[in-house]
Amino acid sequence: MNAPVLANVKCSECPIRHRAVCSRCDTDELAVLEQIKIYRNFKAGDQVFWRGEPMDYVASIVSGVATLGKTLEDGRTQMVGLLLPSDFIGRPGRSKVEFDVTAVTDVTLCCFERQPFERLLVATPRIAQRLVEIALDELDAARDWMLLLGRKTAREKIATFIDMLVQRNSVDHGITPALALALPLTREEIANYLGLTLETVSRHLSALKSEGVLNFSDRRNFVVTDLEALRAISGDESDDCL
Amino acid sequence: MNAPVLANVKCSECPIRHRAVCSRCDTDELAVLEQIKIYRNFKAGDQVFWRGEPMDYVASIVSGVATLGKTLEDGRTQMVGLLLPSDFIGRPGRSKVEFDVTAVTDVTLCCFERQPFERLLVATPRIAQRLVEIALDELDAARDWMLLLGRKTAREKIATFIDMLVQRNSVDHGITPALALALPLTREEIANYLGLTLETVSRHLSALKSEGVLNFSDRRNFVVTDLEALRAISGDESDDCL
DNA sequence: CGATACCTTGACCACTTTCAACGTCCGTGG
DNA sequence: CCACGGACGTTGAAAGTGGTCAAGGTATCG
Repeated sequence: MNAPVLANVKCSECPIRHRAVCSRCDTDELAVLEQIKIYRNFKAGDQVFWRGEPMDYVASIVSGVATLGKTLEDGRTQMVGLLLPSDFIGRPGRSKVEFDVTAVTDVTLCCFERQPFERLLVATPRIAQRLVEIALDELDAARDWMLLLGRKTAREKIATFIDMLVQRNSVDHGITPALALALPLTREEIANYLGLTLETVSRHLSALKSEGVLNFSDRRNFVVTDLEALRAISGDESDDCL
Repeated sequence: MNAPVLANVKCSECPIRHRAVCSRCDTDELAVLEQIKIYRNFKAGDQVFWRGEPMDYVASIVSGVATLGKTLEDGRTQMVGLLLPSDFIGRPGRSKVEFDVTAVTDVTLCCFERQPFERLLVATPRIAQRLVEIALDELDAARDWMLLLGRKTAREKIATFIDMLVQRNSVDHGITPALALALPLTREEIANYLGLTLETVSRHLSALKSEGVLNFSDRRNFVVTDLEALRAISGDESDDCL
């Protein structure tokens, strides 16, 4: 919470201007947000929120990657969300977080104090509407993940995970799927996301590598060498076409 | 979709009046809803929506139990939600469902056509606000379930499941936890909810019974005989007190 | 260059699944 | 009213997947 407060970028030049909670706002509405926003920076590994802690501000991720995690008494943890730029943290009407929010890489947040933000929600339907959309998107994602956690094998989980990274990368980089991925998560973090152990993750990644489905030397940088095979392995409906 | 259309109950006498999406409405707003709502009935086992199908209405559950389910190509299925009276089906701005909705018992729905309902949302902030709350509650529930699916053992899953039923029963019946539960799900449906097989569910229920934690003779009616033990087994934070 | 954190691989073990048989409940029809 | 059939549930034995424990390897940062 003692994260350094950076000079704000102007909303009109903000990299997430057209995707975040403010995406539907007109110039006037943006001016209001501009006045109450504060940038905060976190370093890789910093805790952004602690579970059960009062949450006095809400935020959008401007850059970096953060995770939502839940932990059992004995230390078993499960990641319940992966936050990427333009994702939103916090919910109106709730003062407490139900999970830990952790910065995986260095992270910049665009923060609004909770109460002024809630007042703004009432006055600015466009923000409220966008927030509903965001919540419903998260809900869909959570449910897909439930299917993965409950019913997929380790191999399928890992293939699905990589495929998901490819897909979201495509959104950023245009139509052609960018098959080179920079993956900021450790094996253990991947395991916590997939409901596996780090050893199992390592084993199956090695297997996929030796099968020629993907490649990596460095531990951060992956290249998908056979996207079709990857998708076949992931176990999702093959032709869920439109 | 060809469910019989029943005579509507008046909103003012509706059993879910104070919990559903309409709970914040005043008399005037209720009158508007009253005009566009239609009751539909489904029999146990009926499919309410099919995955991928256009969803031309949204609805609240008036009575009965329904499930949200996702299925992999090879037939593995995972339940991603359990819908009880006052729960809401559908989302504004989405025309397609991403999962199957199935009636587990006989179900009565209070339906609104999607487009008029969406117009109403814009005009009636109280409904929109309540809908955001509902979506965020579902999101929290989904994330708790992700922890369960990803990290809990079969035994813990089942204890958590029973405990959840006790808790939601208490909400209906007052402060004293009602320890007798009518459970309308088969072993297989429980298994699909918990990411297990029906045999594993059966085995662990038997184990809990022989340990004196719960009791059942009939397959529908459970009695929790040792709530404290049940909670200890469920693996959640023991004292997550305020 | 060394320390530390991260990753890989192997051997073994435990839990859940799978396969199978049998039992019980309940509705239907003889 | 009882007999049958089908759906649902229980229990056992065997198999398999992923977890655990352990050792050694590799990147990365001071």
